Amino acid sequence: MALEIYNTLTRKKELFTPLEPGYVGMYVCGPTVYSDVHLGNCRTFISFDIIYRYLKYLNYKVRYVRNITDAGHLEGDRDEGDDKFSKMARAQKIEPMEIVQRYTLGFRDVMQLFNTLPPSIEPTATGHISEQIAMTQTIIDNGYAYEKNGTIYFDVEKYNAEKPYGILTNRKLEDLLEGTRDLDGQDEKKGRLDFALWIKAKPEHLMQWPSPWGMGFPGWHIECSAMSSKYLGKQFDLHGGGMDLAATHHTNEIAQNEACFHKSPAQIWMHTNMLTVNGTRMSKSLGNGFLPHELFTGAHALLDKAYSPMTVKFFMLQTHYRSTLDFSNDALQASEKGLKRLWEAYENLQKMQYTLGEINVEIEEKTATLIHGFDESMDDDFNTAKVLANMFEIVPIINSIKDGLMPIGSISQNTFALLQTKMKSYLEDVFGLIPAQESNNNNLANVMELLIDIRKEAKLKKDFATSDKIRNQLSNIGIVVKDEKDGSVSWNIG
RNA sequence: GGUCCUUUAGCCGAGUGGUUAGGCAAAGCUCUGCAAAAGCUUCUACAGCGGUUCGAAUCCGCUAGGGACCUCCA
Repeated sequence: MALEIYNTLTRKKELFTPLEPGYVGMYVCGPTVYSDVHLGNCRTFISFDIIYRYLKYLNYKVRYVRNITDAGHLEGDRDEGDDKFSKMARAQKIEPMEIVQRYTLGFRDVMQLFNTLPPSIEPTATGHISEQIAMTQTIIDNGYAYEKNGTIYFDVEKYNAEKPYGILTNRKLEDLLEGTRDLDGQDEKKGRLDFALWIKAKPEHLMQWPSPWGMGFPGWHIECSAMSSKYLGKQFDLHGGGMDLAATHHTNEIAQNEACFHKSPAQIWMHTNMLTVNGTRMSKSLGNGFLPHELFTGAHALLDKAYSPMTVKFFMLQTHYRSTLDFSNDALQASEKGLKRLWEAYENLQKMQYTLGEINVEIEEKTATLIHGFDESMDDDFNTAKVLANMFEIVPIINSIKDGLMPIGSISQNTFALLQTKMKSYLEDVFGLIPAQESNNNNLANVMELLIDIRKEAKLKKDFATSDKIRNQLSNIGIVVKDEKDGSVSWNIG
């Protein structure tokens, strides 16, 4: 089987064939750094991180570009709108770039907590002003944009006469025109759907740059066109982002690229679905967002307790990226327990030594099929949920071997070796899961060894009062002691 | 109003027309000094109505919920 990816453009799964064999160019619309990223934002970037990792796992050489939007795009479509960064800066009396810096670093910290890989290139809008101006100029030269009082608008109706503007989300121009609401400050534009490529700045705007049309700043959509074409070429393989970007931002990106280069930028458009809370989309404007740190500390009205970044990531992996995912305390709780069970089995698996035995054909075949299902599921539009389901079916096999209920030789040496390597590849390399915070403190390990030793002596003397006291009190402070079937004692935090 | 998506057991959620997805919770049993963990077993659902088909959760139509986009938002 080969990788198939759902393409928003064609509304079906397509066989993935890179433009250059062996190489993949992938662009993902990154965050706007004027406030903290919330969990919904994180979901998208975590999803694309898994996709990036899986492409690497398939031995593609991937250039992954994810931008940082740090130059003001307008609030709403109002020409009078304020640059978001300038607005914030005035309120807090600090430089716009201070805000950008703070939230950029915050974003990277959060992404690191989720153990996502940094993109190959993380370009900023403010770092590519000249590219955006050049692209705007070409679009004007090609006749698809016009100037009005220092602002450049893209002429959607003219473009649509030649190419279908609403192609990405399957909409007709007439329908789009009908749906447009009346907003203030529309008079400058020729068409109601026209959007700004470059916006004239007022003197008080803090972020503005010189251009052939006077001082101004770029429209929101042009940055992604400029940066994707610069780093990935006029045509590349994958373009991704949240589903909310498809109708406007990505639609405009396609129009800009077509108007500039006469080419549609990406072969495949991928869109991740929204994270919801009580069935409603988590969004900045609704103010129902969870911030990552609220989750990690449990400081949120809807949460009973804190959840680790890996629990949250695992929770996301149990759903397909194109499905909405509803966020709730119960669901997180279930994920936390599930991940713990899976991870313990995984760690035990890695410690096992194989010895030959009589192969149980049924178990052998089942195990092999489940392992091969990992790749098959991921090849089917990155079905991480199915991979995890397969893993959970393998867990009882691993645990039975560990507890001596089944000889390790019940499965063949090849299958066992494959199991060890595939579980590692998937859990650590593709999913990027890392063990729960392990204590680096040697003292703790030494103290635990001592306590376990004392407890063992107590048990030998049938002094269960003492042995239970040790176990119970450790449990109270969050350390779980387990008597294993082979007589050994294990412990872990949480 | 327009364009779409969605509705799966107590909860969360996969799902290629014909075979028990999976997780969590719950119940029973086994193991254990007692626990915990683990193993085994049980709980077999697809909004409603109609149609296509030998056969539909899966395809088609209608109805009813829910949601997204059409305005900044991953």
